[in-house]
Amino acid sequence: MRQRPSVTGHAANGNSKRPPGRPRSEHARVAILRSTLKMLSENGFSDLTIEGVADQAAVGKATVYRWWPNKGALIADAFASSTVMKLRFPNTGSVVRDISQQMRQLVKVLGSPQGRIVSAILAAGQSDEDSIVAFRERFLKPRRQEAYVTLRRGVRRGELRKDIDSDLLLDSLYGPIYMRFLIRHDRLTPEFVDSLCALVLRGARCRRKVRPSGGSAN
Amino acid sequence: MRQRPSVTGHAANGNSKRPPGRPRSEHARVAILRSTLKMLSENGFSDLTIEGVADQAAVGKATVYRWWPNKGALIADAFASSTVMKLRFPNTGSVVRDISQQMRQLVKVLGSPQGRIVSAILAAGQSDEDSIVAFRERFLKPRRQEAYVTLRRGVRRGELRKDIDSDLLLDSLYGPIYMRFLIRHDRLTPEFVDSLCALVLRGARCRRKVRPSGGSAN
Amino acid sequence: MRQRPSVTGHAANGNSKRPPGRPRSEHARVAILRSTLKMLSENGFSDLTIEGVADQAAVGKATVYRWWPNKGALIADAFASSTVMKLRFPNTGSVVRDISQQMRQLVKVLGSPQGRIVSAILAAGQSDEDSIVAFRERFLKPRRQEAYVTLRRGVRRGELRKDIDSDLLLDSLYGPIYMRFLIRHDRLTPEFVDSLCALVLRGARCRRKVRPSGGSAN
Amino acid sequence: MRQRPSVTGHAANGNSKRPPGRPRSEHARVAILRSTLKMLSENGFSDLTIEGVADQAAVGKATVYRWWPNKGALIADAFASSTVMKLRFPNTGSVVRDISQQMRQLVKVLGSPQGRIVSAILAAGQSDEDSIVAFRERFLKPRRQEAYVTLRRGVRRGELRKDIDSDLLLDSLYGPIYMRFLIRHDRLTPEFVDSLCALVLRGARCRRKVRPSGGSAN
DNA sequence: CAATAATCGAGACGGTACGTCACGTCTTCTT
DNA sequence: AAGAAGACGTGACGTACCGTCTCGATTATTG
Repeated sequence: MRQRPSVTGHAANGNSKRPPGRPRSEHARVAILRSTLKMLSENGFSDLTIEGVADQAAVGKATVYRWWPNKGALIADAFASSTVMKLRFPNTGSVVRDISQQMRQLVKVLGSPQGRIVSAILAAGQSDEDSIVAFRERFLKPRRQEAYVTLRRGVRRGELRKDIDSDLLLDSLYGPIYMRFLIRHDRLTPEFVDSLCALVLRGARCRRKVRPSGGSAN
Repeated sequence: MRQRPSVTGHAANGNSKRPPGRPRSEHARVAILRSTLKMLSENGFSDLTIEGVADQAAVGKATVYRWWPNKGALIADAFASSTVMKLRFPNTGSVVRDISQQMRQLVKVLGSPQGRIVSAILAAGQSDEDSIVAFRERFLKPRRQEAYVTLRRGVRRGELRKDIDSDLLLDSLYGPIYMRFLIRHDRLTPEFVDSLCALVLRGARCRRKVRPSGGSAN
Repeated sequence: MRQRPSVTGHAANGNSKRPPGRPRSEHARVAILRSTLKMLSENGFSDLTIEGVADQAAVGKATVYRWWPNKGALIADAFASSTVMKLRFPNTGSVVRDISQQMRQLVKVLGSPQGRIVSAILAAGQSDEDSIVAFRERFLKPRRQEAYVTLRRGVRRGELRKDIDSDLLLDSLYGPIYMRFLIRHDRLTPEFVDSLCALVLRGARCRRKVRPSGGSAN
Repeated sequence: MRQRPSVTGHAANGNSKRPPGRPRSEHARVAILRSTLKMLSENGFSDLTIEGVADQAAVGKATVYRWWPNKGALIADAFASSTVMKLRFPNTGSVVRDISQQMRQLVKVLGSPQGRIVSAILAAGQSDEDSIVAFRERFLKPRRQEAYVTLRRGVRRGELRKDIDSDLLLDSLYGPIYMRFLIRHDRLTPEFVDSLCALVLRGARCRRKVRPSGGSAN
């Protein structure tokens, strides 16, 4: 059984000895991932075919199968390699504003062609474990780590209660966005983001001595 | 061009005259929808084949295609015909309790084999409009209507603010559930439901004189 | 089991009592046979479908199946009802001329759209007994009977040998025509007919005193 | 656009360079043609299905379609590859005997299971050009070439007239055989062959000084 | 005139084969 | 050893007809 390829493709192990034979073509790897993303954003998950990816990447079909065991793994890696989503949390001095600004970025991305990719990987994830794992590990978790920091900042500043459950709070903030994104029963506007932030964070802030500087903006 | 079949199959038009030719087989219709649901709950969306459905329903493949133009429409109708999800809102005297009880039912269903069907139709909906429309119209909207009533009850009783945005509030309540259900980054427990309810509804309740009887449960 | 329909459709039996129930629609019968012939001459045997015939005849599919047990029987009856082929033998005083004139008519018919029908029924006859029987009984035999008479006339007049084998002679005359018609390796011209006649009948005429008046034509 | 496969499969072009990719499976090619012939001889043309051929050959259906665009082309190639029909002309010193011996072989073959194949390809040829072309090129023409030689021998020996039209003569000889074979209105016996030969060749031999050595045999 | 009976059109039914497409594997030659 | 090319067996796709069936409507004879 072959090892799953790392995203970078770099040999990270201490053994610097390169294996014999022709080395793996970096060009092919990149072309495959790029055409996967392209096709995902154009036609969604159900129309993505390995054959199409290989053709578009001008690559042998077997080269794809050699490195990715199935469609889910390919999508997962393609998504992971997608550097487009750099949704950072600012530090404005107000948790509400920090978070709502990042959420506005997120909904903008979800509304762009990139959103098709997110929708595709989540759809794929319903029948393919690799896909959903990739989404969680590559996309969700890193942002969560940043979010934790932001929340802690808020707690430290007295904007949020000390006993807050971060995961619950973050799911309450982002769940509605994903729900509207996937079910499409209502619009995903910046105003929605602000109202959502205000509603949820009101339930999380300290009872007394509350002093949110930019509270009126939300 | 043929009409898409209504879910009920009843001729809703005023013209009670039956069209010429052999009438549609109710038996076949039901068998197809039932085997669709069965296969969806067993193997998920990606393993569902029209051929398999037809075989299992002991029906000609053409009979499926005669009435459903594609897999999405079939899944949509099958899901719509699935009466399993009753999920009623009780009237306990407390909005928090009414809603949290219904949400507990929902997470229980999502965790059961029925959940596979929901997950499948949402996955399908990412590339097939029919599927997601069916989910919204057949499943989401009816429950929303009930939820509106429940919320209004809470407003009338002074448990919720008057100026509350119902859709925002309901998305804030149910979004986190769908998020955990689809992304599976965390467990969907009754305790989560309760905490979620408490957090979100705290942001929606009246500032003063608040004295919900079941408040301690959250 | 139902009776095969007679070609005419008339109740030829002595019992003049009409059976109860709605009588068979003569209009439908004719329309079916006509559209069968039309489709045969347009698209050949392999593209003939009962469904197509029924549609073109504006007739229910079951009406076709009620009266003809299979495609072969339908083609056979359609061919039999085709009154187009009245290839008569003249009586010019010369066997050679009598026969060659009839053969010229035949090749003309075979080259016309009617020829497609002949080709179709012969093709069908290779896998369907009914078709080939119909061709023999309805088409070949009646003409053979006339040909026998013509040949006998020639024998009586001393143009042909007394011990001639009529069937052998007629097959020798017509076989080459059917061969060229079906295999299409060479052209079916009137000149070919004349040369063929001359060649074969030279082998069949009396040794001496032979003096066919139209011999120079060959 | 893909090239129609040559019967031999050899690359006849000067470019000896093999094309890239996995080479065509000779095993599959042979198995397909063999099972085509088998099914043709067993069930005739109308019962031949590509699916059946592929199954019997233990081959993917797509492999059949990859190389043969339709049923006609498949039958044509299968027939062409059928080496069974050698049917050589002997050189006995007498044209009549040479030809009648070959014709006896032919009628024997037509009466055997192999005959079903001939009948099938001629039937197919009535609606499919490929089939009839294959029959002419692969079967008829090669034998005609030999027949020409045999006839010329007869002319040289003075058994046949110098001005004989070879094609006319050969059609006159073989046409009746094909006619009886396809229409089945009379038996195809060796005696028939002899009489036929005698009748037709009598019309083709020289007037005077005729003294065919083996004439008594006919 | 009503009842009976067989036909008609229409068209849905369970099937089978069609010809296409993508799957994931393989076999070749080239790099 | 990896690459591209592309054929392979497999199996689902969606379509077209098969021959059968159920309808309501029609058209005759019989009571």
